[in-house]
Amino acid sequence: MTLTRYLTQLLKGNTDVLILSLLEREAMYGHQLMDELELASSGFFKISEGTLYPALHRLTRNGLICGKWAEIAPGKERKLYTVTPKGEQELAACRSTWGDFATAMGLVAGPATT
Amino acid sequence: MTLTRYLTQLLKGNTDVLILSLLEREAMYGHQLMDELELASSGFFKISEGTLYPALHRLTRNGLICGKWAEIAPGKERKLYTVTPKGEQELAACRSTWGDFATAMGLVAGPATT
DNA sequence: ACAAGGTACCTTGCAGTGCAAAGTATGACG
DNA sequence: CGTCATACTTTGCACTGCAAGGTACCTTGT
Repeated sequence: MTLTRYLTQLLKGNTDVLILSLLEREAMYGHQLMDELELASSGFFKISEGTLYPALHRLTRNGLICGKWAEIAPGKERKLYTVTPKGEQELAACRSTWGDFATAMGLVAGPATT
Repeated sequence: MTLTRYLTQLLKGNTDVLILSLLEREAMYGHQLMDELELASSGFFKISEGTLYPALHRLTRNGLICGKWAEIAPGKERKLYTVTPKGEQELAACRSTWGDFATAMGLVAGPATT
């Protein structure tokens, strides 16, 4: 179906924003992010590992997040990611852009003009 | 800046929806679409030829639109595109998907205002 | 102790898309 | 005739999501 493709394309670029938004609430590790994203979106967003990990590395490379190994429980090591100040700025800018974009989409594609 | 990149990524996939929406209102040719899109979005959307024409060909190949040469004025030949029934269905489905997507985005990344 | 399964992290190769840039053709204007 | 704007097309690159494959560790059952 072409619809799944549309959804895939919609997700492009927004993956970073979604990850940043979740990490802004609380530091998390990889798999936890996958679960929380699905939870927070009422099951709408389901990203795979092949999407998540490259995204985390990309965000790290760009200095928007920071990952550090931590012992979250005795004998349990997880790579916890946190948002950097630069990441917060970027997120704020993206939120603004998203708003403008959604508005413009509404203008052009939104109402079935009668 | 990374913001322009975000915008580019946001546009991905939505190009088709925007084109379909405009053609639903009225049959148009290539450059006209570029101008009308910018107009309808209050100057927000500005797509280039390298984006538009491949998109038109893609939509044609998928049977969502149909392009025919027509003489819009004496000695002026333009390739006019119209939306097919299949295109209308697709557009309706995409509008619905877009709504769900925007809602989910609001759930995860939305509550900035507090 | 050993096998089996789940969790967690990482990487590779492919497919789809926007865009800059270059190419071709035609009409308008001085 | 030369120059410019309009209109259509194509190529090559950059970026991203994802399926699939790989490694390591811990837990559970026998």
